Parts: sequence; C-alpha cells; structure tokens
Amino acid sequence: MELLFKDLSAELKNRRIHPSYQRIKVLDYLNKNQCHPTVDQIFKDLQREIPTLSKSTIYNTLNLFLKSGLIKVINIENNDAHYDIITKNHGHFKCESCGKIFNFSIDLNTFTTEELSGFKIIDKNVYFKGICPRCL
Amino acid sequence: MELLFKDLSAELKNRRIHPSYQRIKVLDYLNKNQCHPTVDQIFKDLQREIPTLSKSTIYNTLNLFLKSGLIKVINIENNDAHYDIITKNHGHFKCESCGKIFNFSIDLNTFTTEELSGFKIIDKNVYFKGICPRCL
DNA sequence: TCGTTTTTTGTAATGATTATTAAATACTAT
DNA sequence: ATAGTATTTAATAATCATTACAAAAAACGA
Ligand SMILES: [Mn+2]
Ligand SMILES: [Mn+2]
Ligand SMILES: [Zn+2]
Ligand SMILES: [Zn+2]
Repeated sequence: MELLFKDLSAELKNRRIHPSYQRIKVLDYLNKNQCHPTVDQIFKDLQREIPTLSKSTIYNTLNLFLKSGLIKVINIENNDAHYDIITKNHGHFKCESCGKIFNFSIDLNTFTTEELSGFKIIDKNVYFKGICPRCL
Repeated sequence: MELLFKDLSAELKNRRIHPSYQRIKVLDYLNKNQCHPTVDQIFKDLQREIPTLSKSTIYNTLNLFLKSGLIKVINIENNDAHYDIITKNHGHFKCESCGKIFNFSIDLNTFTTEELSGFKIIDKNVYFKGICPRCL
C-alpha cells in the first residue's frame, strides 16, 4: 500500500504532475477500476474516503491527466464522458442495454489509406455498439 | 426543384415519416450539405429561408430521422453533435485545428474478433483526429 | 515565520439537449 | 363547407454535464 502510493506518485512525477493526495487517489481509482468510469462514479466512490472532496477536483485532475497523456477519454454518446487508464490503442464496445463498455483488441496502426495521405493523424478511435452477452 | 421535392417527399414517405415542409427542408439541407453540419448550422442557414423556424423543430426532425435510420449522428467530442446523411459505413477524420470533419472509406464489415463472439454488434464507428492538409 | 505559489473547494455560468405546452396546421367525417 | 380531431411546429422552461471563477486551504521557500 505504502509502496503502491510511491509507484503512483512516481508515475505522476514522471509526467511532471505534482503528486497531491487527491491526484494520487484519482489515479489509484482509475488503476483499480479499469471499467471506464464517469466523473460521477469516480466522485461518488472517492467521496466516501475523502468527505471534503469536490467534483471540481475530479474534473481538474482528469483534464490534467488527459493533457499529459496519462489517460484517455471515451466519448461515445454526447452525454457522459468515460475515462480510461489504458492508453494503448484498443477498441470499445458499448452495450446499449446495460451501458457497460468493454475492451477489445484491434490494431489500427497498420491501417492507412491514400485518402488520408496528406493528413497528420494524431489519434485513432474505434467503437462498436450493440448488446452484450449478459443482456442478450 | 419541383421534382427534387417530390423525391425527398417520397424518401420520407418510404420511412413512414409525414413529409412536412420543414422536414423536407431539413432533408434537402442535409443532402446539399454533406459536410456533417451541427444543429446550429442547420438552424441558422434554414432560418433565412424560413423565418418562423424553431430550433426545436430541427432537434425533433433530426431525432425522427435518426430513429428511422435516415441519418446518422457523429459524436466525436462531447459538445456538439454532427449529422450525416451518408449512412453506409465509413470513417471520419476530425481536424483539431479547423474542426472540419472529413470522410474516408474503411470497411469494418469484415472485421471480427473472438473477443466479441457472444456480442450482438449493431453499429461500428471509426474516427481519427489530427490536422488536415490545409491546416498543416 | 512570512510571503508566494499551488491546489482544492464551492459556487456561478455556460451551453447543448430535452421536456412541456400552446399555437398552427392538416386531416376526416358529417 | 364545417366542426372536430390528430399531427406538427413553435416558444419557452427545465435539465444536466462541463467549465469558469474566486476564495480558502495547503505546500513551499527564504
Ligand atoms: Mn478501454
Ligand atoms: Mn460522413
Ligand atoms: Zn449489457
Ligand atoms: Zn483543418
């Protein structure tokens, strides 16, 4: 535990982010909950441990992590953003029944098309929608 | 012009949508502006032709078209939704400088993975982000 | 310890979308 | 044609996620 905190702290320092208590807690949460949580889920769960926590801090922290490339944001619907600690390229499947977001591996690094020859590609995203096995 | 209106009208009737003047105008707009416009762009442009037009009508109409599968919605950022009259599967590239959304052809129909073997896939989406040639 | 910077917190503002309801229009049957 | 009914549009209010802002708290450095 002590050790884990040190690891998280080091991870933040690597990214030139000052490892405050709240930031470490958010990073810890994202590491333990790799289910693509929303701001609300993160806030409600962490608030039980940190009663004085503010939702603004969650937004600030996530945007900070985003800028440094520590996490990625998933926008499938235009309502709630989901956050992903796994930054290596992979696809997402969102169940339209239970709302759960699943990972699947897909390699888009190989994909190129002459239609985008003059374009500078920074980011590639793939997501499917449908019904998960549990809901079928 | 008269003929075009008839075509659009027939298209709506096919989908069991009553072809009102506003609905035909929105469909006409989407046909002529295949650049993935937002609600605001559609509203502002059509308002010049139809001074009494309401933004609610745009929302209602687009949601109606969406339900019937006549159009598709593009959610790349979580701010403004863009609408696409082209419903056959293709990829989108959003320029982070000018905001423009480009089409490119990509075939995901063939893509399968055993990770999603038990899943019912309804919809597949691909979008890239980066800088377009004009902005480079 | 004092002054400065950073971080957190609380609240207000923003903005896109939806909900609601009344007005306008289209349709139907007498 | 007319009256009554159903549909569509318009205007406005409500919702809700996110951002902006400013004060309080904490960390830092001399
Ligand atoms: Mn993921
Ligand atoms: Mn398109
Ligand atoms: Zn499900
Ligand atoms: Zn551009």
